[in-house]
Amino acid sequence: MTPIEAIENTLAQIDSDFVKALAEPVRIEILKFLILAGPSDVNSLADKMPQDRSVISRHLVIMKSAGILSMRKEGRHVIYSVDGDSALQKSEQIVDTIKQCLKMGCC
Amino acid sequence: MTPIEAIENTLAQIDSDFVKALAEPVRIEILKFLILAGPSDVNSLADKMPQDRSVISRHLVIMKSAGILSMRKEGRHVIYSVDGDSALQKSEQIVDTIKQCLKMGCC
DNA sequence: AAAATGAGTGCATATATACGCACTTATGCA
DNA sequence: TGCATAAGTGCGTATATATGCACTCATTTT
Repeated sequence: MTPIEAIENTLAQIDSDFVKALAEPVRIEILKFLILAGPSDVNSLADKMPQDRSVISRHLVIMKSAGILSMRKEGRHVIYSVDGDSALQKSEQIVDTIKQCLKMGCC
Repeated sequence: MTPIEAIENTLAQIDSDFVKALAEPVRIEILKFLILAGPSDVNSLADKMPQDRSVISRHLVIMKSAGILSMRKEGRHVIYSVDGDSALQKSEQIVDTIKQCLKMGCC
């Protein structure tokens, strides 16, 4: 493996969907309410925020795809919760990536 | 401190500029070249990428503000390098934040 | 001093993403 | 079966960000 391949493989480990999901204030707000209230359906979350329910719904999908939330259906309700294990694992992956880069002697 | 204040303070520790800086493919490319080549001036970086030098220059400013890069001037050259310590500290901060949230018993 | 080079800014444009309304679909209940 | 409620989609609009060109400013070189 060439050095450039090594760097590429290492940096590719940074989960783009994960950092993008965290880079949006409204999604951090959603995270706040979910931590406070525990598992919640879409309407309860939307009621606490100025945005339309459809907007919140889309943010929730993004956060689930990013591995920050998990989702389950209960009748006609859809319950979202923080996926702590996954979020922790993904954030630790970023730390590991940076450590690997440092070991490669860039700075 | 109320629970909501505790959560707010904790989540506020997520460095928004840092995650935003990582959430852009071109900036990850810049990171790759800086790790490979070591400290580099703006033109050497721009020569390796399809974007205009002005675009690269702006990305570099964003990454410096985010605490990913450091910068020094040498004559008319401006040299950017990866600020490994800062980047590591900021990514570890995210891990800590998530751990704190989990301790608060949300999930 | 004049020319050349490196970096950054102003500004117009392209693209991506957030947003809200109206509508559809699915489920539960009277 | 008819109606209400929950969630998500389609689509047009608003806002944010990335992009490139032309230009300026600073520094070096001849």
